Order: sequence, then structure tokens, then C-alpha cells
Amino acid sequence: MFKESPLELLVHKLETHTRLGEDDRRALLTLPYRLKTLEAERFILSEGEVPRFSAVLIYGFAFRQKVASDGSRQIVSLHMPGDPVDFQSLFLDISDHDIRTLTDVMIATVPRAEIQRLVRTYPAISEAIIAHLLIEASISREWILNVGRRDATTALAHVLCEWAVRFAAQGLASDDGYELPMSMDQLADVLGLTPVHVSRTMKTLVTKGLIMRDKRHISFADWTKVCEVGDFNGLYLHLQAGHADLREPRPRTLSACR
Amino acid sequence: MFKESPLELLVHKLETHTRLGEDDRRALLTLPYRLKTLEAERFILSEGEVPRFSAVLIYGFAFRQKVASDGSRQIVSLHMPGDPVDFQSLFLDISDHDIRTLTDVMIATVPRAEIQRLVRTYPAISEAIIAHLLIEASISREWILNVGRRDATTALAHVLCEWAVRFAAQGLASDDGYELPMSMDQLADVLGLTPVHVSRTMKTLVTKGLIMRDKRHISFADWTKVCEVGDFNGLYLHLQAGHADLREPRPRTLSACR
DNA sequence: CGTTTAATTGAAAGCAGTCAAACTATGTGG
DNA sequence: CCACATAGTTTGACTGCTTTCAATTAAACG
Repeated sequence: MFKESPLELLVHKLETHTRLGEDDRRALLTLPYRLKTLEAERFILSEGEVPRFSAVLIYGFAFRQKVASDGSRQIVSLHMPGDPVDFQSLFLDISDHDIRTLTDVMIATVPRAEIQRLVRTYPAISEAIIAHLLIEASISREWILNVGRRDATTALAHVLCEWAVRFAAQGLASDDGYELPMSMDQLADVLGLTPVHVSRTMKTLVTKGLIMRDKRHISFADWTKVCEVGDFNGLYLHLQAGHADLREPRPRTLSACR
Repeated sequence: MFKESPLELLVHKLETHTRLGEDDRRALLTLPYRLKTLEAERFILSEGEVPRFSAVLIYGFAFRQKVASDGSRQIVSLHMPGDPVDFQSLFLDISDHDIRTLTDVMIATVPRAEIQRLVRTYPAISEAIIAHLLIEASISREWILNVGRRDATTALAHVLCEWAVRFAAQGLASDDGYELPMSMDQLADVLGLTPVHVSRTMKTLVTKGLIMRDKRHISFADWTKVCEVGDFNGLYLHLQAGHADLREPRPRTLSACR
């Protein structure tokens, strides 16, 4: 999976949108870390907690959630290998949301103070982290639009497209589609809907001949049409197509949608 | 409004959550800028545009929006004086959303490259900007929860509370409440509802004796109860109560809700 | 004082929610 | 190897919050 350090995944992630120098890379790779495996549905960080460590996802999926007082929950982001899931509280005292594992995962935990030190010492790393945060913010904005203004069909098609592109950029999807790492309940909490309705909506996407589904494997019968139905245009993901590492693992059918 | 430079507002904003040194302050205050006034509803930055300047709000209100393909729009954030509204595209090539004026505003525009230079040169400024971005991200997450999982009454009460606290922190609200800088249409686009329903919902809040309303002036009959109805707990705003500048202009009734 | 824009109200329709039951897949133990 | 338990998904029928469309009222303005 990685040659020397699992933190190479982090370096690689940051380099997808910023250029790092040799010393920056070294600083990141020599960060002290501890590997940890967690089962699905576990908490990496809870709301109200004081974050002392910063976790980088090595394999598996994770997500952020917020819970309303009536017990309903909203999933606010999805994360995949390489993502530094704790940067959102890098300079904040208490966490305002939960970070949970979606699948069995491996994370590398780094003392938060060490990351803070790098930010203060290495301008390029600081810039890379800012760029990373800006992209997460952009995805959040699209997420708000999705739950706020799109009907169930459009919203579902949209996230399926978004994840197809993001997974592909990480080499986690092929022309044959990808493995949706979520239950109907979790998808419902992504979309602000009920699992019952998500199930129905998913069915209509299949019935209409837009996607194929086998268990949790999703593939696209007509990528362009799904993008249209889902009002999807991947610009907000800020994946510069010009970047060498992104071109290859990205399937042709997916990159078609700009 | 400001003694020497309008950029003092920015310095002040950044200092609410990070400590800056004398040199950091000076670097910010000697940034080249041009003052500009804009009428309400104008675009500060449009989706797809390449941002070359970074705007700091000097007075008035602004907001971010995203527009779906069916023409419906979602407002994704609200900004007030001192806010650096363009930091969201500081290191991104094209804007993924619109930034618009809500009221007549004055902005100070700074070349984007100048801000980037400061990030690379002054670690404390870099840290302050990151902290600022993290708080905006936190507010975004709460916004997603609001739009995705809360019913109209709860969601409306929630934003009224959030803005009461944020306005108070900027000295824009008093014990007597505050001036809502929005029309029903705009509020609807904040909540992912229709203006008709927002109007009805607002009425029920008044009828239930929770808030008072005179045109766009909002005041709270029972702050604690509105917080309850709105499922509001201001922790996610990360306004450290310990900070001197925040204590005074924050009305007692508002600070009651943690 | 008419004109324009924003807010409000009413009635009807619709998308998604709720509740409960049936179904499917997977895994376990006898 | 099969019965049974478990967890997740799907389906049906009914309810309800919010939308839609249209009409009315109120406020702002020259």
C-alpha cells in the first residue's frame, strides 16, 4: 500500500493541489505517528472533545456528523484514504462535530501540536493545508445546496456522481463503477431524507436506466445522463485535470463530465 | 468607524481567535487596498470567475450563494463587517460560488497575491487565517444540519439565534435585538424553503410569544426558549467567551445561551 | 396618490415521512 | 446441510409538512 511511511498518503493528498519542496515532504514524513485500526461505526473524535491528536486516514472510509436535539443526524462529509480528518479542529479548542469510521479503517495519529509546528515552520505546508481546507469548504457548500434545494432524485444522483469522481481520483473507482461504502440509513443522513425514501429513489434511478446496482456496487449506465439528472458539474471539487497523478486512475467515462 | 485603516477591522476579526504580534499587525495594516462601495444585490465574485482580488467587508452585509440548474438558489453563508469574504478562494483557481452584497456595502480590495505573500511570510497570519477558515467551516456544518434535518420552525429559530450571537459579537445587536438584513425571499434561500412558508413560520414564532418583530427588526421575548426551540447552542461559533473584546458588546440576554 | 415591490393569506396539490410488514442476505449452531 | 436469528432493504398504505398558485394587503417611493 505504501513504500516507507503511511504518511506518504497525506503527502500525496496535499500534493494534488499544491507543490511541496523536498524539505516540506521530509518534514511531513518524519512526523511521529502511531497506527491504529478501528472497526466500522467507531468514533475518531466526538463533539465537545478536545482534540489532542490529528488522524490521517490510511485505509477505509470515515465521515463527519452532527446530531440534532431530536436525535436525528446529518452526515456532513465523507472521507477517504489520505484525508487528514482532524485538520478541521487544528486551531480550535473543542470539536463541534463527530468524526466516525464508516468501514473498518486504519488511521495514523499524529500529535496535534506537531502539525501546528509544521504550519508555523513550513509555509508550503501551511499553504497546502489551507488549499485542502478550501476544497473541503467548497464540497460543504455544494452539500448545502444538495440538501437545501435539490429533490431526492437529483440529490442522490449528485452524490453518486461526486463520489464517483472523488473515488476515481483516488484510484478507488473504475470504469465499472465503485463500491458504495454506505447503508441506506447512512445515505439518508447524507441527503437529509429517510432510508425508505432513499431506497425508493435509488430504485427509480435504476428503473430509469441511469445506474446499475448490485448490492452496494454502483455503476453508471449513462454517465453523462446521470450528471445531468444529478445537476453535477465537478468544478467545485477543484481537481485540476492537469495534475499527472490524477489523469491515470481516473476512468474515461468519469472524466467526461468536465 | 476606524481610526487609521479600514483593514483594522480585518486585524480585529483575526485577533478574536488568534494572537497576532506587532509585526503581523503591521504587515496586515500596510497591505495595499482600494475602497469600493457597492449597492445591494451586486456580485463581489461570481462562480467560474478567477479571483484576482480579495475583499474585506468594511460595512454592510454580504452572502455566498450557489445556484442549481433549475434556477433555485441556496444561500450558504452570511458575512458581516470585518469578514474577509474572498479567503475561500485564496489558493483556488476559479470560484465555485457567488459572493453577493446583501445591503449597500463598502469593501476594501487587496490583490490576492499580497495576501498569499503574507501567508507565506508570517506564520501567525497564516494560523489566523486557518482558524478563521475553520470557524467558517464549522458554521457551514451547522448550516447543513439546519437545512437537512430541522423542520421550518426549528431551522428559522436557529438562524435567528445564530445571527443574534454573531451580530452581538460584532456590536451589531443589542438587548433590544437586531435588524435582520434580509427579505423573506433571501431567508427562504438560507433555509431551503419557500418565502411563503418562511412568512408563515415567522408568524408562528411571533404568535407563540417567542420573538417580537417590527418590519425587519427582530427581538427575543424569551431568549432561552428560542434557543430551545431552535436547537441552538453557540459552541460551534467558537467565540471564546474569554476574549475581552467580545464580552462587552455581547448583550447579557444573548450570552446566556452558553 | 398612483405605482411598484415585499409580505401575507388561503386553498389545493405533492413530495417525502411514518409505520408496519415482507423480503433478502448473511451467518450461526444444531 | 438446514433451521433460525439478525441486520439491512424493500414495499404498501396513509399522513403531513411544505410547495404551488393566486389573490390580497401593506409598505415604499416619486
